[in-house]
Amino acid sequence: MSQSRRGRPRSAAVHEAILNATRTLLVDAGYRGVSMDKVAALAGVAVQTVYRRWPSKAPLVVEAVMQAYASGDFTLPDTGDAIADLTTWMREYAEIGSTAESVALIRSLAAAAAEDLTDRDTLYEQLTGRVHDAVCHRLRVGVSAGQIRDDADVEAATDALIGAMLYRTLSVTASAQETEERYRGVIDALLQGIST
Amino acid sequence: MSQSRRGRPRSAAVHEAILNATRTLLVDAGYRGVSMDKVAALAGVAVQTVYRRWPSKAPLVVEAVMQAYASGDFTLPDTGDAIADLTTWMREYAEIGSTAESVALIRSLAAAAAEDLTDRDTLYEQLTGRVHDAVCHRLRVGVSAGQIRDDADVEAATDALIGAMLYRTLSVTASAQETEERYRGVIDALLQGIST
Amino acid sequence: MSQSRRGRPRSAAVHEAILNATRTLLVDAGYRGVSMDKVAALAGVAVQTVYRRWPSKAPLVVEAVMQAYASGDFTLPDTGDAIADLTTWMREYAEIGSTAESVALIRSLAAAAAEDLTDRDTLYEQLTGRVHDAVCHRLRVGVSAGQIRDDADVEAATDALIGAMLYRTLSVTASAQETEERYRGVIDALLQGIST
Amino acid sequence: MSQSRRGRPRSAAVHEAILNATRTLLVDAGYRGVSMDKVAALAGVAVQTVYRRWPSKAPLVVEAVMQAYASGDFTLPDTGDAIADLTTWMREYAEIGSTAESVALIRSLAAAAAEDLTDRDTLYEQLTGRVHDAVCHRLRVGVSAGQIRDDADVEAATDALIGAMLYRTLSVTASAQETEERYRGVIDALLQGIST
DNA sequence: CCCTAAGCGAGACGGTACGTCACGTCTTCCT
DNA sequence: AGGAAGACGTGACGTACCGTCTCGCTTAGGG
Repeated sequence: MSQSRRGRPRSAAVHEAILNATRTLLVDAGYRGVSMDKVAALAGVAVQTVYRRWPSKAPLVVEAVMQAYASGDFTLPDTGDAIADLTTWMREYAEIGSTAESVALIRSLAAAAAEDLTDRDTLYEQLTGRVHDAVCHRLRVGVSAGQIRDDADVEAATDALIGAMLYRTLSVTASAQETEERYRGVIDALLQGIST
Repeated sequence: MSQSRRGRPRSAAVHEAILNATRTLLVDAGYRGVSMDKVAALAGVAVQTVYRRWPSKAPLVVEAVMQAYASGDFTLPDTGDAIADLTTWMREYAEIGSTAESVALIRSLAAAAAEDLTDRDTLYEQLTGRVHDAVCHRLRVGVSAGQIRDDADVEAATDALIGAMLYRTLSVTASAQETEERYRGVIDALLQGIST
Repeated sequence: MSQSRRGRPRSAAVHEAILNATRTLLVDAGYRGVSMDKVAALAGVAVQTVYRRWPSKAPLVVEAVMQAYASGDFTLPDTGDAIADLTTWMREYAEIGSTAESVALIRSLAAAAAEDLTDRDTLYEQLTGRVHDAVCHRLRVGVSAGQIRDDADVEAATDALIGAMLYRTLSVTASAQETEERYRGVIDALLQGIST
Repeated sequence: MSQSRRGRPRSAAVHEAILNATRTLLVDAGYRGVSMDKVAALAGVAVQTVYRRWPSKAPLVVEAVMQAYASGDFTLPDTGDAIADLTTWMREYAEIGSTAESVALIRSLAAAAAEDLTDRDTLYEQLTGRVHDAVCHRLRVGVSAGQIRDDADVEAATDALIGAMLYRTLSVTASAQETEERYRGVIDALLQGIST
């Protein structure tokens, strides 16, 4: 089946060590503070070994961060109450996004994506896009359940939700509580509307 | 009155040349592709001359991009109709954000902000924060005019509006028309609410 | 009697392929241009297979070059006429040393020897020293035959002969004819003396 | 006169430090043991500073060694007695060539020359060729003085003299005394001839 | 006829050096 | 003083090579 199984196989331990080292450096020194040399040194690995697996810094960072969060399942909860589920989801994210570590990692993803279009697309495909689809899906279920208006622009609403979270994460440093309140406000505004 | 005006005054032409060179490089090669050496060379200027005016790359890029758009006035139009004004503002942004050049510049700002916390704060202070305030202000005027609900979380709504725009700009490459439609959808959802 | 001859025997074809590849690379790219990886690749062989037979680059190069010339017998001709025999021998060398290929190979040996003392000693033992001994021997036979002065410093004369050839080969690029004439001049000078 | 004297001038101290460091490394570790990184580190200088002045290792080594010896004057002594002068010159070289340091440096030159044709030519032009010319010149003066046969092939004799020295230096490790004796033998053989 | 030792291709791996690029500081001369 | 030019220390980049290693497969001789 596996057509080419020749040569010494790549060490899984090395893979982990590199990703761990990358995350450590990201949290400690930010995206700028990560260099292939430092990653290799911290992982106890030769530089070439890093390059053998990742062509450059950005994809390495993307994979390192993704691995930390991506259980692979971005599905939102579905208790039957769309509003409650959205709130739950956002609160969870607010919690995650309130630790300095997580914020550093997420900002690193943004940095990697902003530098290179290819990396951006990879990231969208593997992370952002999936979250987008998951939120859209939950909203559409809400439409079927009669909780969300059937003439609502679900895609646009999703953009507003994810966008607000992205904007807050990248732009300001806030406490978990502030963040959670703001997210609740976003959900309220979006559900009930702000016009008279 | 000018406290010390001795020696040769700084050349305004040099200032412009540097900012222009920076923008050219940003559009052509992205944030990564800009280096102080290249900027100086393209502007026909010595490296030191660049450093005499900007401490590092990020502030230079920020100023170069800001200068291209910011007339310094981020005030939203006020025709008395808050909804129409928001729509107008977003459509304008959609137009700006649909040219490849502009997208490149905006992504450069995001890159600068994501890489370094100091740069992020500078950027927020000079650009993002002002836009945020302008949108908030227009919404509050709308509240006074009875067009926006007085129990609406204006800050949260602003986050949703700006966030959606940021998210779209950074995540996907879309036509001006698509972008405008999506923005209209965001405004509709936010104004009328999506819950039944 | 072979103490242990178990296991798969080493392939003679592989041996030849490696030496051939080494010579090709030497001629094409010089000593610097030879790398164990390239040799292996060109020979269609695994790197490890090269290292199984030669501990490092220098001995490999030495053997590759030696194999091309050394029939293993460095004996000078002995027709009874020492002077004629020396001339014959030098002319032969001049011919060999006038092809670009051969010069490249000889210069490679010099490079290997000059870089590392161990390699130099190996080389002297296997090649230079043998040639030296062969020339000395022929001269001593000439002494016995009454053609060479019996108070001559045979070792010194040998140094002069071999040295002149080495010096010319390493220092200048010359035609076969020029080289042969010069060598003839060296023999003449050394035999008859240059003092009045 | 000096058409371009702009910019910060290159530091002479840096130049010396680099050449000194190169010589130290050559003596301690041989040509192979010299690397641009080590040279820079030992000289207390940035790697780039070394590359700014020398394109690669070989020319740097050539200049470093040349500087140690080349007073620029390779003229042989001229006391009126050609034979005595040649002997004096060779004895001086034998002394120089008997210290481990000098041998290491000379072997480094050979290594540099053997690796690259361009470097070889540079070296010949600046060092070997000059010595050759000086020896030839002294011999020709000897011809005029009636001490050297006027039908002698002066060029060939020079090749034999220099060649013998080169050969001995590169091939064997010997004491100063041995070396001097051998050189004396070379001169004797060449002057008086070895044929009966 | 299997068993065991070695050869062999393939390629991962830790190191070291390479030569280049970028950053931000500095020194020099010229205006 | 401003400005052009360019040297300089620092450090990251991505590549090449060295010599070792770990795989799976092949090729022999020995039980």
